[in-house]
Amino acid sequence: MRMSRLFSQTLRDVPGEAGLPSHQLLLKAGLVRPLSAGSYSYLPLARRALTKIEDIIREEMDAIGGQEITMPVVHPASLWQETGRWYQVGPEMARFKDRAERDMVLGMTHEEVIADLVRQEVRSYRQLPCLLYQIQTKYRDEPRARGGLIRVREFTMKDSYSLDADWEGLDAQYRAHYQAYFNIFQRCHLPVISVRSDVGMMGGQMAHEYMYLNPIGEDTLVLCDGCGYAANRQVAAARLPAAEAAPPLPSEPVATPDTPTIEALAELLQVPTACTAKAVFFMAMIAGGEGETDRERFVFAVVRGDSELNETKLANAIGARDLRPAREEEIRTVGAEPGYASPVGLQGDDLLLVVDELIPQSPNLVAGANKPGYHLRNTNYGRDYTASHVADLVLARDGDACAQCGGRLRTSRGVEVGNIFKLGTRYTEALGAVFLDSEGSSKPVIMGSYGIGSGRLLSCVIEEHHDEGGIRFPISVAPYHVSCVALLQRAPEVAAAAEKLYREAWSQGVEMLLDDRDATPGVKFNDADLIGLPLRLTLGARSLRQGGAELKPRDSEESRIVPLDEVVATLRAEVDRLLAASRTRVTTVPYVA
RNA sequence: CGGGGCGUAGCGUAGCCUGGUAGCGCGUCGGCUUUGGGAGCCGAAGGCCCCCGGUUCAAAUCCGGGCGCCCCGACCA
Repeated sequence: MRMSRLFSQTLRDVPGEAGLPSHQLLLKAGLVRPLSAGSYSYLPLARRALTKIEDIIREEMDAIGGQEITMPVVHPASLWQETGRWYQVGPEMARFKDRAERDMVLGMTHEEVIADLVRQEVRSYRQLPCLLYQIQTKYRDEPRARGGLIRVREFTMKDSYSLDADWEGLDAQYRAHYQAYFNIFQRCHLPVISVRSDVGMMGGQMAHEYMYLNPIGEDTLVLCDGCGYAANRQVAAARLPAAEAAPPLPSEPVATPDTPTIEALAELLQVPTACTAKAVFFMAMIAGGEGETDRERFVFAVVRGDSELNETKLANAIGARDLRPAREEEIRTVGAEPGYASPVGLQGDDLLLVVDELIPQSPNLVAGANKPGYHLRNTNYGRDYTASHVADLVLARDGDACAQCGGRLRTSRGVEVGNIFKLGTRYTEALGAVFLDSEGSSKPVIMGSYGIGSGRLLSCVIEEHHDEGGIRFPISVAPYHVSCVALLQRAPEVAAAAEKLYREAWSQGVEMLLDDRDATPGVKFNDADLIGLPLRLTLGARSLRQGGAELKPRDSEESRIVPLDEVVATLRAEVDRLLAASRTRVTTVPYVA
C-alpha cells in the first residue's frame, strides 16, 4: 500500500474522548473511528492487523481439530426460549420483532444455534468428538462501553464449541483449548495468565479466563505467588483464621448504642471483629423453572465480622440470577432491624437465610438483637438458628491467606481476553440434541464453549506494545512488515528507487507500506513511528550517498545502511527472523484445574 | 441505572461567570520558498456555537427539558 492512497489518516491531536493509551493510538494512528458509543469502524490498518490475529486463531483452532463455520447473527427468539435464556438474560441481549411480529434476537453467543445444528446433524457417537468454530460479529447491548476497543457493544469474536460423547472427551477438548489459547496469545506477543472464573450466565461446571494483567483491566484477580493459585475475585477462595473452639455459652442481650457498624461494635465490646456476625441483605431473583415465573426472595446473608461478602458466591449458592441490595422497609418486613439485624428469630416465607461456612465453626458470636441499640452475645449456629444454605461467601482480599498453601494472596487487575467453559449438557438437553451411544441408548451431547474477542485482543496488544512515539507492533500482528519512508524531494532518483523496491518487496512477500506522500521528513518519520510497523526503511538522498537505504527496527535506535540491490533480500531475511522468533514464544503451560 | 464532567469548523480549544461583531492553533485548498524528526511566508475555504422550548430589544452565553460523548460506580458469556 502507498500511503498517498491509504484511506486512514493519522491525527495530530487526539480526540478528547480517548483516555487509555491504546484508545488514543487506535484513533491517532488511524486504525479505528467511532460510530457511536461502543461501536467502531475498523479502517484498513486495523482490518489488516485483525486479519493477522484471526489467521493465528484459525491456525491454532485447526491444529486442535477445529472446523470453521459461520452461523447467523439474527436468531429466532423461540430457540432462546427453548433453553430459557430468553428469560434469564437481561437487556444486554438486543431484541426486536421482524415484519411478521416474530421475536428475534441479535446473537451475543451461539450455544443455542450450535445445539440446534447438533440436533439436526448428529445421530451417532461415531460423529463425535467434534469441534466447530466461527469468527463473527457479536452484539451485546452493554450498559457502559468504555476504553476504546476494550469494552464495546459490537465486536468480533472467535467462538468455538466442542461436542463430545463423554466427559473424558470434554475434558480433553477443554485442555486442548487451554493450551491453544496460550499459543494464540503468545503468538500475538500478549502476556496472559489463566485464572479460574465464574461460569456466569453460561452455566456449566468449570471455566477459566485468560487475563492480560494491567491496571486498566476491569476484573480483579486474586493471585498466590507461593503455589500459583490464580482466580477471578468473583470465585477466589481465601483461608480466614479459624475460630478457637469453645463450649457454647448462654446467649444474652447487651446494650450497644450507636453501633450500626461492625467496627463500632467490636470497639465498644472490646472483642475482635472475628467474634462478630455481619448481616447483609439482598433481594434475589430466583429463576423459575419451565412455565414458572421468576420469584423474588429476601436474602439474609451472614458472614463473620472480619470478612466481606462476595455477591457472586452468594448468588451462586442460592441460584439467583439477579441480586440487589434490599431496602430498609424490606429488611423490616422479615423482622430484622438494619444495623442491629440478627439471624435469630426471623420470619417470612420468602426468606432465605444463608451463612458463610465459617459461621457454624465460630462459637459465641456477637450478632444483632433485631432491636435498635442492642446486640446478642454468644449466638451459636445450630442452637440459636439454622440456615437454608451454608456456603463459602467470603470475598478474598489482598493479604489474605491462600486457601491452597496458606501463602499471602495479592490482587491485581486484568483484562479478560479469552475464556473457556465446560458447559456439559445444559443446552443439548434443553434442545434435545442427542446421539445414540455404542449401546444404542440416547444421550445428550456434552458441550464446551470457548471465546476470544479479536478487537479486544488487538487493543491489549497495543496497550502492551507502545511508547511515546506510538505503536510498536509485534511482527505477527503488524498490518504490514515494513514502512518505507521515501524522502522524495530534491532527488528524483529516490522515487524511482522506492518504486522499484516496493514492487520487489511485495513480489517476495515482504509487506511494505510505502510513504510516497509529498510531506516533510518529520511528518513521515513521526507517522512511521506512530503506526509502528516492526521495520522502517528510509530512502533518501543521504542514504543513497551512503550507498543504499537505511534499515531500522521500530524498537531500536540502531540502524544500518543496506545496498539497494540487497534491500529486499535483507528485508525478507529480517521478516523471516522476526516471524521465527515470534513462533518460539510458544511454550507449553501446565494445566491448572 | 446512580454520581461527576463535557458538547463551539475535520481535530484540539478560547469566549459562557458579567447577554450585544464567534476567535485562536493544527489540519484542508491555492501560490512561492523549504526538505533526514510534525517547515516559512502570502492568500482562501470551512460554523444550525448538540437539539427543542423559555426569558430578553438581543442568547454560544441565562433558565427548563431532551439527546450525545467521556470518566467513576453498579452491571458484564
